[in-house]
Amino acid sequence: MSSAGATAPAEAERTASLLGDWYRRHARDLPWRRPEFLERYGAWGVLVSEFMLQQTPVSRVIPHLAAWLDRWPTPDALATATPAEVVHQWANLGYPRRALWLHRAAGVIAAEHGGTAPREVEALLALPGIGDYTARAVAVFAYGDRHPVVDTNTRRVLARVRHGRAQPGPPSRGDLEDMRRMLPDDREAAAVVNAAMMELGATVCGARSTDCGSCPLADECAWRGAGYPQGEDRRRRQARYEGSDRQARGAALRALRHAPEHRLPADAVLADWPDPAQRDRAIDSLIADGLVEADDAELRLPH
DNA sequence: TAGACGTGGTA
DNA sequence: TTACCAAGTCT
Repeated sequence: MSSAGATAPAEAERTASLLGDWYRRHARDLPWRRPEFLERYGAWGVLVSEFMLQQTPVSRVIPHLAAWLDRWPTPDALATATPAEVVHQWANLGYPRRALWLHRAAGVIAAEHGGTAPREVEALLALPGIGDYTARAVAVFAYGDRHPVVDTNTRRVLARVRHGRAQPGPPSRGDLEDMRRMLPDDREAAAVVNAAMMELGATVCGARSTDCGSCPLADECAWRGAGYPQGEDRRRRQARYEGSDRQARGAALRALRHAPEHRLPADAVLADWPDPAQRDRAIDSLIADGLVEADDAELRLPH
């Protein structure tokens, strides 16, 4: 479908072969890549892993993913949980709105998709918390379909190999087209190319260090060929965390996760926070996001 | 489109 | 110690 009848150029087939050989030899043994994981949890397992991997390092996801799928092995199972249980189980993975989105996505899958994660990219995009990356990752890694999958690792490898730049520019639709041109015709080979580009960016062609001696694309890398020009770094800076509203939100939610019955007197949450206006702002925004409920003079995780 | 949104490891 | 970075998404 996404191939639109196009035949991949010989160049793409050759690069795919290099990437495939390298990937089969050097890919990390990650849980969601194991056949028994796919057999046991299917597309749901892939979907949950991709939610957790959004901006959270692999090493931190692995134990949480196992615990999560042990507790809720299917969308139907998760759909019966309360938001409080979900936010508590999410623990310290960060960006807890993802837990709520995953819970809501499970509800939609249970109600509208017969309890099975959808296969079509459009249907996946319609689920809460699923965007361009996650939708294609599920379609490709769970169902084996032929689509370009573009994450931050892939964008960095494309910037270097194809455009001769040290860092990618702002995300754009062009990224998807760049990656589409890398895909061989064969679906399984195309999935491997997607995975291999991500893996290269994660282990060889990093943001802070590179190991070009280990890279299967070194001979065709435009950045290497040009002598590693630094160019202009247009990456957006991450806002300071210390003293931020985010830090206040994190502290408030952590207190509620650890509290008995996940509830506390309202004036006990962030009681010693140095900036009272910031404290109010943080709690109000948590309520607006559905991560916290105000109940009389108490704050609690939502039921 | 730029900024908000957690948390902890690494240099 | 500070700053960067991590399989993004939403508004």
